Amino acid sequence: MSLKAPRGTNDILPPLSLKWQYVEEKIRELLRVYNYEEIRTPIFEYTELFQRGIGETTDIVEKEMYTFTDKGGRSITLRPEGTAPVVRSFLENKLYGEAQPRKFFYIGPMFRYERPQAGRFRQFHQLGVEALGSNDPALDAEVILLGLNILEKLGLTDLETYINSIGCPKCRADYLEVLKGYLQEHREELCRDCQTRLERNPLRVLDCKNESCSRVVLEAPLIIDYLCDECDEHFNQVKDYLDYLEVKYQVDPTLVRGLDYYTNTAFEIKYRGLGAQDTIFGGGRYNGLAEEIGKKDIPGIGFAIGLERLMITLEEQGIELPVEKGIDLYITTIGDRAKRAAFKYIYHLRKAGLKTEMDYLDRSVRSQMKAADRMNATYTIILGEDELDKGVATIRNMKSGEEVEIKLDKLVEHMSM
RNA sequence: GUGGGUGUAGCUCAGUUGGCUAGAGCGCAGGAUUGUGGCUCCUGAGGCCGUGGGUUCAAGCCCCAUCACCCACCCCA
Repeated sequence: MSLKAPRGTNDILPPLSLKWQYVEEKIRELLRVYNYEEIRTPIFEYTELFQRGIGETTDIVEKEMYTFTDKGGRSITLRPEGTAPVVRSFLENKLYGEAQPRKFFYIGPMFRYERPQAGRFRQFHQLGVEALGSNDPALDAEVILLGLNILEKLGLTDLETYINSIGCPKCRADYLEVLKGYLQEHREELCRDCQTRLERNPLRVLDCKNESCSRVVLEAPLIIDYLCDECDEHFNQVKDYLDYLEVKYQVDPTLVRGLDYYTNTAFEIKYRGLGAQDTIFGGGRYNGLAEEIGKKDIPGIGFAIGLERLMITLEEQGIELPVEKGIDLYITTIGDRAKRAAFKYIYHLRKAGLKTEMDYLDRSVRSQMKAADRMNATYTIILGEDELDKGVATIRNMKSGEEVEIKLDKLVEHMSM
């Protein structure tokens, strides 16, 4: 028995789990206002969905998926991302038959077989939003705003927003020709990885961090100069909406996404303090995805926030999350009769919404008081034979030390005040 | 998949050139007038020194392998 969680996975224990809850609550509040509704899709899907959706030549599909054959001989994959499943569900349930666009969000674990490092795990959690059924640039802007709003609401600062457009399949094809030509001319200056990328996926050369490659990229033709009229107009409108609301962003012509389904708008929000994995959230438009997996032309846009990275950033920036600690009342008991009585009292107190505890280890009064102190009880009450006989007990305010006599049959009332 | 760093009590760490029953602080449990927390004091529990091999009279210390964690590459959230 190894007693170890698998590599790259984490237990989220209290009090951290309470912080997660708080963050998720805050995010849900905002999603409600933006009118994004929760969708829950399976944790695993048929492997084919991701192969076709994300793209056969992407790193995710080539080497990062948790894929296995189930007992029925089907190839199953633990979801490495949330967009393809949402689009699959949208198509399967024919939600295009309802009023458009539909706006969804999901929160849950994703799985990628990667080497763990700062801000990167094999099981990690994403909050994602997907707006399906409209190609309106206003939605692109809305989604970016929503993401920024979430981070802002949690109190984060010093974030950098980058956007770009990677065009549609038509103009991208033209651009790729030009880019390939250019890179071909500078082939010797590229790193070995990039020389192979040149053939398979030249766009990736653009965000190579190799020094020599970066120099080549500086002079490289840019996709935004090769966008077709339609894509150019789309991108301009997105920027216009963002400018209109005075959102600060930078156009980064080298921003490309690693998943095949992206078209037009692509964006990332980064926090420099995160280390090498500094993207808190990223996303973009994926107008070709529904066609790819379901032969339906349905546009979509969305993003995903890495919740672990979000939590790390909150920690980095010293943001205190107001998580509840402590309990309302601890009942100290002496003897079996008192224990039984206390058991009944906490039942009624809890029904009245009061966070209440008692001793389960038959400890001394002293130890019970210590326990009450350690669990940050606001009040304690001591229950012994005397109190039960008289029906009166002393309730102690643990902060002030002040004690008040109350009737036991009025305990719930007293505590509810 | 590649490279660098790390692995000793629940936590943070100490552990001399390999040599007696492996230590500290914090935390945890109990107690310090018999029914009252925080401060103080006392006592106690808890370690196959990541795991498996090897070298040696002797290994927490040396060698090899392996696993995990951290960091970077790659890629991404």
